[in-house]
Amino acid sequence: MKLNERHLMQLAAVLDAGGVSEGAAMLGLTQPAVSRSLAMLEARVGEPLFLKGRRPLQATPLGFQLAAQGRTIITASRKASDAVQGFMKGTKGVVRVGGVPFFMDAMISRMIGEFQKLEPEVTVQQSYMNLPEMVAALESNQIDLGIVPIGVLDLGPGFEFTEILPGRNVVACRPDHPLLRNRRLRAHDLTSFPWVAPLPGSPLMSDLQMILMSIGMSDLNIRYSGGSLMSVINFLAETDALAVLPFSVVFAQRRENRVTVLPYEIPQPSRSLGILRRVSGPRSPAAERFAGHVTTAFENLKHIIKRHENAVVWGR
Amino acid sequence: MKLNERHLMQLAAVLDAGGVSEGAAMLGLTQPAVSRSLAMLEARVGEPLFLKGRRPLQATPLGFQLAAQGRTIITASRKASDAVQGFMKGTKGVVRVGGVPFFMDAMISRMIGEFQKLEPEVTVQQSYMNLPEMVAALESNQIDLGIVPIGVLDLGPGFEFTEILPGRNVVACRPDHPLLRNRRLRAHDLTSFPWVAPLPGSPLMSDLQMILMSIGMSDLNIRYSGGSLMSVINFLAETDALAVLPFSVVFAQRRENRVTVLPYEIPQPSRSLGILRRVSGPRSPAAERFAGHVTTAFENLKHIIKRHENAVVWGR
DNA sequence: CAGCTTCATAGCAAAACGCTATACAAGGGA
DNA sequence: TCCCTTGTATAGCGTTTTGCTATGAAGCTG
Repeated sequence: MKLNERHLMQLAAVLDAGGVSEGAAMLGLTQPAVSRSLAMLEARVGEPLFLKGRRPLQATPLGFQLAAQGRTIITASRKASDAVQGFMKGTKGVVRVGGVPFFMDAMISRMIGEFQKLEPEVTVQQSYMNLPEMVAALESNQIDLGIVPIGVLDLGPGFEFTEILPGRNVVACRPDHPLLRNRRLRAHDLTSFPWVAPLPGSPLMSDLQMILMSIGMSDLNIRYSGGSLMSVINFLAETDALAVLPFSVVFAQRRENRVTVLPYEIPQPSRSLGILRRVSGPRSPAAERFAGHVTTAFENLKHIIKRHENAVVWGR
Repeated sequence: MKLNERHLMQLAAVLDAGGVSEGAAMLGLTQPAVSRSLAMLEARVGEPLFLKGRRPLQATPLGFQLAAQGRTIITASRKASDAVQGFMKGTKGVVRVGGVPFFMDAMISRMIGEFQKLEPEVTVQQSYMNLPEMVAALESNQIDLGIVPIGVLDLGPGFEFTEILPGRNVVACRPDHPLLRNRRLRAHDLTSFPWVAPLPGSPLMSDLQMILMSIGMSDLNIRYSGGSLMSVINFLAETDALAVLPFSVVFAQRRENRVTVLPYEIPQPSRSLGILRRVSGPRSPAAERFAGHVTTAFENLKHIIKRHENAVVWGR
């Protein structure tokens, strides 16, 4: 007993509107069309759906039951239309963001929060990944965009990269670290403290290598590794350990006052933080909108970050 | 942006089944038909619903969203079909029963309970009414059947009456009523006690008149009226008042031992309790089934009731 | 790269759907 | 009671949709 969904919808409309003509109008149809649909539905069901010979057209209990289903079909159909509308306007749907762990935790998660206030009907699915997996995830369409630091040279074909922040690493430590008392830091000052290693596979890992080399540390004095940003900060706050972090990450923690920056210039990677997207493939307007939000947010933040570094770290 | 509900269902089926061919089979269609529907839906939406060039056919987020709506449409459609099936088998739907208050409270409500155990998916809507309103309610199709005592002559055209119990009234009182100590009751014994009047409009009301006349009581010594069965029984149990009740009603209360029957023969009305239905009009199988249940229940109960009266009331 | 599987397209027939015009039936008022 | 208004059903017709079979194209797999 397969019923025609269209007929069920028309039944619901008729009962809700209180008449065939009204129901037809509600659906943008003419009265005869709906009348016939009802007759066909009734024939299919084999039971009367209306009490015959009654002017304000009264339905039988079965008629009401079927109308209830018709109503949910109408609702579902409307929701589907709304989903498409919302999708195209970018006000509905899902944005799947992958990103490097520290930066996602420090900056992007806050921006996702801001974005939610603007677009409450957009769901954001965050995931953590580094460049290789990110490329794979983008290609297999598992994420809409990635937040990652890359060098311009690394950009493969079919991908588009929007810079949001120049990469700038610093050495982070707790605010009452003994080294902060030194007027002028030398490379060998830094070698006598333990270091925190970032998550394996992270771009910070290679940065760290480079820095340790530049300060003449042959082998790593790694005392802690594998922690997420919150873990690393907790660790730093409790010990005299040092860590290589993007300055923006330290900047994002400025209010908590648990980590600060050692005024010591280190070699900088030739990478920029940015948004990685596929050129082709289906583009979600919600994702575009999110990317726009992140971009402008950093546009506004860029010079504040710069000023903060100059003032707080270098005392300029 | 009105989408075709059928297309949404097919999309859902395809995603759930994991392929166009499988989804088509699930709906009893061929693969090309579904393939075209998907193409049409995609064209209508204007956004890709699938990632092109991927063999295990992966959907975009928007595709998933629309499929979710398609799923609810499929479910609703299935529910509608089930409702029809259940309606025809009498295992689903609504039975609207109207009946005279005392009898509904004493007997029918219990049977509705039994019936629910047999047909848990049938909803019973009970309402209280006497003959005139019952006829109107049946004619305007507000109830499916009525439980009422009527004389054969009272049966109007277009109605059908199924007797379930011969009408038999008794005088009820509490078990330790002083009159029960009398060996042989006379009419004037009954006149010295107050009487309970049934609900106005009830057939019992005229029965009461008849009885009072037969025992030579010119004016009514009514001390209580208007209560439902539970109220009347509570009242009887607390006082020495007498009441005219159908024997079956007292019978139904035998376990509670709060009312009993005065062994005094009173004039009997020429009415029978039964089920009143319309001959024409839509008949709900669930209602038929319920009527059948009530009928057979009383068929089984009839002789028990008779035996009980003989044994307990008349000591035979 | 060959073969298998899976999806897309073509072409056609039947059914469904929509419309306008019109007939019919139920209530309401004179 | 009769007629008029209002609302529903039917007729007839053209267009669109939906289904099918046959066949082509594109990924995946060994």
